[in-house]
Amino acid sequence: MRDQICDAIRGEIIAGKLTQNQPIREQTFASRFGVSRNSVRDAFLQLSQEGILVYSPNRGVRVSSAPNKKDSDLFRRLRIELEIHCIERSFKHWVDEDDQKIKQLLETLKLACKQKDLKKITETDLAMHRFWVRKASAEFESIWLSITIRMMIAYSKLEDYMQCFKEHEAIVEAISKRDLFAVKKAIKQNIK
Amino acid sequence: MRDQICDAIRGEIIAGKLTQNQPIREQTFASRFGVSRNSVRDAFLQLSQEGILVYSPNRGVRVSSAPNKKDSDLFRRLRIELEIHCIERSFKHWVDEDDQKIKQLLETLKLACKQKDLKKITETDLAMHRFWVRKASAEFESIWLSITIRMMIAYSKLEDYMQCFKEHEAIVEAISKRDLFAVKKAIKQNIK
DNA sequence: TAATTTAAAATTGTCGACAATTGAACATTT
DNA sequence: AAATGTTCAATTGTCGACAATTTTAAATTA
Repeated sequence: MRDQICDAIRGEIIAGKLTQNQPIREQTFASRFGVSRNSVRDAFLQLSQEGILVYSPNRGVRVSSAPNKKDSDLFRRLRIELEIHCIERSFKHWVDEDDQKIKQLLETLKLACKQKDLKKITETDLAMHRFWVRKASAEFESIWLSITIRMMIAYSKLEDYMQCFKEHEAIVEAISKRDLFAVKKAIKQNIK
Repeated sequence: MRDQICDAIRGEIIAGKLTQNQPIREQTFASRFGVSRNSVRDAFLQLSQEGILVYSPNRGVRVSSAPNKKDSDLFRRLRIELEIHCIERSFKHWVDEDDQKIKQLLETLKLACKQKDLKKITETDLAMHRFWVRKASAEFESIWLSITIRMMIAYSKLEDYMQCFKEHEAIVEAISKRDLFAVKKAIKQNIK
């Protein structure tokens, strides 16, 4: 339940439905999901630990503000390092099923890009990266998510949708060949 | 309240009172702190998001296991990059009071090292690094803490206590001179 | 009118109670 | 004896209620 609420809120923030610094009320989401405030509180707490919400005692949470240029650059470097580490680490346990799964996600992304469905693009984009991070270890997932989600708070409108697809295609191809050098190159091109 | 419980649990884990993979019960801590299970739940949730506890649905939390060698190396690189970024960033807003505060912490560390009080050493060590990270921005604090706390789960017994003090002395001196190059060098020497 | 104080409404914080789930000990069947 | 099913205790999950705090609006004072 908590994770469902978290995913929903994350989605709304990335989709721009909840704007920066806007306060978010517990009761609002409790009513929307038909659960008690307690469950929503748990979700808020998790999301503020994640960094996408900012928590003030007795005053609730608000949507975090997007990082400035310098901080974004740091996040980018950390994220690249994390993802490359995760992919390298997961190669050992990578099985055919994983290749299939990732290609399936790539197809979904392709479709979303063709349809210029920004919400679906960002969702699938996130899901792909999340897949190989989680594959490596759940330990890294929360750190990776903290960093990545912050970079997406003000997700710049993509100009060229198919470019996004091609970048991911390159990553998936490199992974399927178990070519770590190519993976590094493709990841660096994609994450910016 | 939640933060107090979090600090207490972190302390116990770093001090080795709570061992790896050991399950932790909500009621235990609720009774100890004289609060309801709900508050303890909040703390557990925060700590598992932080990575020091691992959460399984309907099964509660257990102490996370220490990272392996390769993961530790990654954490080390990330942490160095983060701390250097934070110190550089905070130089702009650094005031005399901060210098004083940090020197005070250094004195506490010195005393703890002399007394070979491992608990106090780790506490003060953490507090110092936390100081300049938080000084830069609360945004980074949670990510930094996630990484750092994991590295401390199995805090290797220090052989040479005074070495620890000297390393921090070098960092503080570099900071007081606003010498970023020296800061980098000192940080790299300290974080391993 | 502007500043301050007071009252109220809205919101978060904490609690105890009970439902749902899990794990373990025991009983039953093959 | 091994595998399966069943009960029961322990634990987590969710809820509604009320206390504490903050925000907003109104009333008072200068």
